[in-house]
Parts: sequence; C-alpha cells; structure tokens
Amino acid sequence: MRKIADSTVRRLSLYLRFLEEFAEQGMATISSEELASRGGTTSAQVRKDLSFFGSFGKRGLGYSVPELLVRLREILGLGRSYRVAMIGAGKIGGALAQYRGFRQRGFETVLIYDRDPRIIGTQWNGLRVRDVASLEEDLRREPVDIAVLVTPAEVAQSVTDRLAHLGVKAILNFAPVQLTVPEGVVVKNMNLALELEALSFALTNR
Amino acid sequence: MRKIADSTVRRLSLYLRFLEEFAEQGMATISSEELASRGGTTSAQVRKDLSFFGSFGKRGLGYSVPELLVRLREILGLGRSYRVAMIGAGKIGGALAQYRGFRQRGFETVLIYDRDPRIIGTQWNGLRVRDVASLEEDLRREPVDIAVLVTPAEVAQSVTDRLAHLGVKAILNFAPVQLTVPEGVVVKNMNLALELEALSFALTNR
DNA sequence: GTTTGTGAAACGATTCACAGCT
DNA sequence: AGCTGTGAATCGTTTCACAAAC
Repeated sequence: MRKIADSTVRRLSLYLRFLEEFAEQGMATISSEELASRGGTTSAQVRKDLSFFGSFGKRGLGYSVPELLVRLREILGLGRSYRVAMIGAGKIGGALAQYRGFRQRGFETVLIYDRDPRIIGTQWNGLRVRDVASLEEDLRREPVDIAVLVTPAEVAQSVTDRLAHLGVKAILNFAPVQLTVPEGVVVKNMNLALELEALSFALTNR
Repeated sequence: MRKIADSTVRRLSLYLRFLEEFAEQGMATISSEELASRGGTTSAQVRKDLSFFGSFGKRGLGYSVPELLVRLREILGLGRSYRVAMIGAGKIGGALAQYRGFRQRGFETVLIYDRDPRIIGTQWNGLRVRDVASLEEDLRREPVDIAVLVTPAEVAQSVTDRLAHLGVKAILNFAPVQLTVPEGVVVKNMNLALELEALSFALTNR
C-alpha cells in the first residue's frame, strides 16, 4: 500500500471517534465540512484523507454515517481484536491494564509482567502479574500482537530487543527513551516528559 | 519569536535527554552527527534545529556538551519550575501524580482534584485530593502554570473552559476528546486510543 | 582536515479550486 | 444547487551542499 502519512492516520482515528458520536445522535449522513469543523481541520483535508482509501461519499449529499464508520474501522484494522502484553506493572502499567477504553476498542491485555518480586503474583484486573523472565516461554506459547512498554528507561531497550526477537511487530512505548527496532517493527511513543517540555516551551516563547 | 515547528521542539527535547546522558559519561564536546545518530535523525537536521535559536557550536569541533545543555534548557524554558494541577485522581491521574520524573524535571504537582466523594480526601503522594468544585477558589488563591486533564471524556471540555477562564495557559490532555480552547492556551494531547489505532493501522497495512 | 551554519533544492503535506456526480 | 474527489498550487519541513571558522 502506498505510504500514508502519520498525520493522516491520526486524523482518521479522530474522524472515527466523531462519527461514533454522530451515529449515537442518529445522524444518517454527514458532510466533509461538518466532520472537519468538529475536528479542527478543513473539509478539503477530510476529503483528501479519505480519498487515499477510496471514494465513500455521494456528491451533493455527503457521507453515510454508518457506512463511513464501517469503512474507517476497516481501514484502521479495527475489525478484529488485538492481544496486548503489558510490560511493567507499576503504577502506570497497572492503571493502563485496568483502563476500560482499552478493551472496549478491541485491545485486550492478556499478559502483564514485572521484574519486582514484590509485584509478581499480584493481580491487576484479574490478571496475575508474571515474571518478565518468562517472557520468552509465554510469548512462544501464546503470541501477542502489541506490547505496551511501561518499564524503567534503563531496561526499555533490552526488553524491546527480546520482544522484537519474539516476533512482536508493534510497541507502544511509555519509557522516555528512543527505541531502536528492526525493520518491520512499529513503535509509537507516549513520552510524558516530552509533552510537558513542549508546554514549557510554548509558555516560554510568546 | 518566529514560529518554531512542533517537530523541532520535540527533537530539542530529545537532544536534551541525549546530552544529559553524554554529560554523565563525561563527554566534553559532541558533533551534530553524534547527536543525530543517537536520535535517529540527520546531522543537518540537528544543526538546522539549533540554528533557529543561535549558533552554539564551533566549526571543526562540534558543540560543548555542558554549554549546549544550558542553552537547550533555556530554550525549552526549563530553568524554572512549573506548578501543575492534576484534574482527575483515578488510576491514571494518581499514577501520574506519583511519577518521579515529573517533579525531577521541574514539574511539581501541587493540586489534585476529583469529583467522586469516595476519592476526595484520599492522599496521593502526600497530596490530599480536593473536590473539583473548589477549583475556582483554589486556583485564584494559588494559580498553576499547567493543568493535566485526566477526567472522563464527557467532562473534559467543561473543565477546560473553567481552567481557561482561570487563566491556565497550558493543558496536557489525556481525555480522548478534541478540546476547544481560547487563543493563547496551548493543549498537548496524550491520546492512548489514537496511538493504539495507529499501531493497528500499521499492523494491518503492509 | 573537520564540522558548523545556512541558503538553495527537494520533498511532503495542506489548501485551493473546479469538474463531475447526485 | 450541493458536495465530493482530485489535480494543481501553495506552504512548510527536511535534506543537500558548500563557504566559513577552527
């Protein structure tokens, strides 16, 4: 498939969220303009974003809300569920494992790990925290699609190497480090410090 | 100041992190090439990024690590500390309030709020959870620089309106909604669902 | 000889504007 | 008449390449 910009994919996710709202309100069709104004972008942008994947609208009319919902879910690959391993069961890892919206959208945490013997064996959301030492054994038996990294910075890269070696193709990284991964593995970063510093920059420069 | 791209600011944060590592290792100077390879970018990009703010290097030599550290901290506005209010003391809000790296970098959570009477009054990290109803009263007495929004999606916009009205100029938003803010207020989004869907897209399309 | 700083070139993303459907 | 789909134009970012400094 032709290369799609990251920014486009992010907007598609937003459109999906808005469409769900519109569908709840029983709206049957929607114009690119309405979708755009809801998301702080332009109608041309909406149409261009969608055009990469086909023509889903009707000229003079707009888009069918239910149809576009289906199409967007398809495009984003949300027609299935994903098995997720949480690596790190500290405060944030645990909180994420319990997060509702996670499972609701088809991302099911099936394994959760930690290194700390005091944490191993405890339960998060009915899921027993396993020793990260058994990562290889476990993932070979029951592979996961996505790993969420919530480890200390120091071990993030070595865990990543192990995950990549086990065939994990997608990593959501909360550790404040720049991960190196082999070709074919995707990483998305959630870097709290980075965003705070961007706010600091914005507050400073004006 | 001339408009600086978001991507540039994000990279500056990364450079800062790498420089801290290099400084710890006792490295005295560094070339744009070394900095670039550490962060997965190019030397030209590093030089261009820095050039927006001045010329900090020495031709033929590179950059002084300690000097560039100071300059980057200055540029990013990290020479001071920031007062942060956490809005939402659920699992994630609480976990964030306890997060070490937060305070270490000068972002100090001084207030934490919730709406739930079962949570109000409990302690997170020695900080008593306050009733979000007292937001106006509290922030007028002791203003904050940054608010971290960890509320349910439904109330995120109304809380944002109250924060903006109270003069809060920077918001880190974890709620999965697109916030509308008045001119002069900056929002950075940490949208977990969005990133997971981006991973889903990447896994689907190849 | 090495590495910066920076115009110029190349690239990529967004916006414009309008022909083509409904 | 209204709104989409899309080439063309515009705008912004990244990369190139080289003169200037050390």
